[in-house]
Amino acid sequence: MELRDVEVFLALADELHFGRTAERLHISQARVSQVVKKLERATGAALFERTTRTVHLTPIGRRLRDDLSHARDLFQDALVRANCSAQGVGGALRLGVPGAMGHEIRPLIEEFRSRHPGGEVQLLESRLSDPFGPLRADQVDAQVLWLPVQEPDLIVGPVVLTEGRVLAVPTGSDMARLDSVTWDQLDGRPVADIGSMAPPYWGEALAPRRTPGGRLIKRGPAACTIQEVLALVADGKVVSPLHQHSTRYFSHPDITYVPLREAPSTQWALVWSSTTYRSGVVRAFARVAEELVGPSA
Amino acid sequence: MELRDVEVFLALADELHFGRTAERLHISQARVSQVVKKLERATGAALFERTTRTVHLTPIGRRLRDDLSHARDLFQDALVRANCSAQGVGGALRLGVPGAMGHEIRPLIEEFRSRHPGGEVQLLESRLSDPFGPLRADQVDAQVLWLPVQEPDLIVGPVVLTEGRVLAVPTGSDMARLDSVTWDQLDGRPVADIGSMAPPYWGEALAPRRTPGGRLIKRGPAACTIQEVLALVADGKVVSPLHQHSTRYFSHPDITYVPLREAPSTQWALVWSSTTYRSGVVRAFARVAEELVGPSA
DNA sequence: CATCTCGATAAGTGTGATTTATCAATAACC
DNA sequence: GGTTATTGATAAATCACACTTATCGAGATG
Repeated sequence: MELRDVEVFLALADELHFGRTAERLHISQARVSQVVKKLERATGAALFERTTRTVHLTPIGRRLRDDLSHARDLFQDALVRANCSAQGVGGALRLGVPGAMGHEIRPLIEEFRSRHPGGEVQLLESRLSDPFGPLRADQVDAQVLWLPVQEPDLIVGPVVLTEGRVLAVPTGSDMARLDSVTWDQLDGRPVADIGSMAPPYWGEALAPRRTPGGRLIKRGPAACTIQEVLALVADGKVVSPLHQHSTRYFSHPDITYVPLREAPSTQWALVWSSTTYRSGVVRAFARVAEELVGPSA
Repeated sequence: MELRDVEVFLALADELHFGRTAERLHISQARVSQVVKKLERATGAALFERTTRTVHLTPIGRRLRDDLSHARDLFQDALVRANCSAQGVGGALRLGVPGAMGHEIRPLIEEFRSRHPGGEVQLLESRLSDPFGPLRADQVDAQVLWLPVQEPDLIVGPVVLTEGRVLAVPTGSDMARLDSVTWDQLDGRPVADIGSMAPPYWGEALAPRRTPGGRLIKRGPAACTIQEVLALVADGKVVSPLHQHSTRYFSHPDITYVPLREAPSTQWALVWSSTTYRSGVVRAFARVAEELVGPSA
């Protein structure tokens, strides 16, 4: 019996649905079925009662869930403690954050530090132009990114922040005087092009290719970081959709933020590589996030 | 990080020697090296300090060993508890024992039962003629056997009993009057042939092919169980080496037991299949044995 | 009765756990 | 000091088994 099997069991005990469990763990439904069967064979007891319509835990299953989740936590904590004790470069959790996100998730980092004495978090600013690169190059252990993220090699963990959207416009422009804007009001003005290292869907979650009405949204010059975006906006070269929190950290005489209607609020999630060697710390950090932000994954 | 890796780490933390650890776990030394490296990479800390001559734990490694062994125990206990709760056929640990061994290891079984409430042990008498068969046919979960056992598909666990040897002879014979015997004193008398399902080395641990002096020890008629052996002895057809404990359980007017000099004492060990689905309970039982009998593996 | 959802199962596949073979470093021995 | 034995590390080869795809049958729903 391996830990991977236990994770499947615990997830199923939580979801009580084979299909959703499979989705959550990024495995096939068949696998979930197989693992449960294996566990039931190993324990010699039925752990779930299942009909084609319902799944629920047996008393033995419930007990096993409690026992195993406890053991699993201890297990992870042990690895994290070792990790936190590690001195030097290897010690800290390297967390990639875009722009000012590091400040926003401070409570989370504080909580992590207090739960795991000695646990350090090293913040590394990431570029909008290459959101997945640092993860894949193992330059960071985890990365805060807006959703959706659909990459086979990346694991999307808990949401750490949900917030509204704004449009950054030059203070002098007509739009700066509006109470709120819609995509259609861009009216041909270009938005900053955040580059192309990531697949298109990701950038389009920030600025769609077309307005809800179907009109094309023009791309302007490229910008790799928020600072570069802001420089372009201040210069009057582009307007740019940004996130609520940016208004709190980047105030600039030549830039005005106008709330963006229509745009759904953005979910920022913790993302890591499925092949990371540091999954111990990463998962511990994720666990803190889940509990702090609530199970709004 | 999987449990298999943790087992390797814990074994190495115990042995402090890569080669012996590999031997103990029946894996290659290379694998031990790789797993340790992986763990050190995952935790970001050195866990062992090693020169070509010595291996010892770092402070972080020591802490990790304590934490992990605790977590691992909880983990196994969780599985065992579930197993013990399982009703019916699937519940009990099926333990194969030769002849009267079941009585001898009673303290062990009692201790197991008291540690794992609900934990049942079902004793199944095994035949001398086919010591490994029940394990391989999954008719028992574990089997008590004398050493050596060298089968690639079987795992040799802790020793549960060490005892002296005797020779069962017909009460009427000359030998019955001796205080002790040596192999050479057999003087051509045949010993019972315990059959051939197991490789020769195993039967020869009971009765070697030749005396220390080099004389051939003759095989008589076959006997599959201790009862059959005793019947042959009582009949005067053969003499037969047996173990000390047999004298306590099988008294027969026509049989006399004479201590056997020269023969090294026999170690009885717990053995199980490496592919068993029930390794949870089996290992829990083994753990109890280790602690009760002492680390005399 | 047709359709849909769900979990179980059989068969095939790919990855990563594990082995074999070899190396470099050190201790031990003469 | 040279030689041998023992140790852990590493690269390359392999093989088992974790996992997938495809399909089924049971039951619910309309």
